Amino acid sequence: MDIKEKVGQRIRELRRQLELSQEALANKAEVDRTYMTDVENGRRNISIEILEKIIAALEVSFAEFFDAKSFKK
Amino acid sequence: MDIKEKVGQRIRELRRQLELSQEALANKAEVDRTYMTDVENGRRNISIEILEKIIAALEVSFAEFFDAKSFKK
DNA sequence: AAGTCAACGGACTATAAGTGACATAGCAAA
DNA sequence: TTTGCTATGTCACTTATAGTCCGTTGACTT
Repeated sequence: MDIKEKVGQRIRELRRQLELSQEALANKAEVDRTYMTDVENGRRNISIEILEKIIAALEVSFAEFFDAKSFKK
Repeated sequence: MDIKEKVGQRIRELRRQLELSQEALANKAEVDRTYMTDVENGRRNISIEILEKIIAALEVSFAEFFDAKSFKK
């Protein structure tokens, strides 16, 4: 699984924990709904600034976001 | 400090631990030498795939890269 | 002097960001 | 059944910018 897919899955995981729809999270992060779909499905090579907005909307830190099994060696 | 600067500083910190020049790290990560300068100085909104290459060249995982004080809440 | 390293600039190409239109599926009334 | 609402997915496209490649400069070292 490539990094885009790993990031997408982690976003989906955390979004579901918050019980938000893609659209609700997209609005919170100030990105387009269809863009959020693409990101979750690993189709976007997201930049660090956009990722920052999404991570903030997920209410975690970068450290917490990447503190998941798939991001460890 | 914005996220681009934090990433740049973390890259610089880890690069120095490996005692690599910017150019040596750039070559190892297969990115442009001038791009590496910009990234370290917080002037580039880096994509996740390029960041992945740099992190790999730094011989750490994503989790380790972001396990630093500046990336925690 | 000659080499190494980091920073910076301009011009260029590749690709990410952002959006609109439409499709699909589930689910709940009427 | 059909109507309507919610949620998600996909395609095609333009605009903005990520990333490369050429070069120069200044500080420091041998």
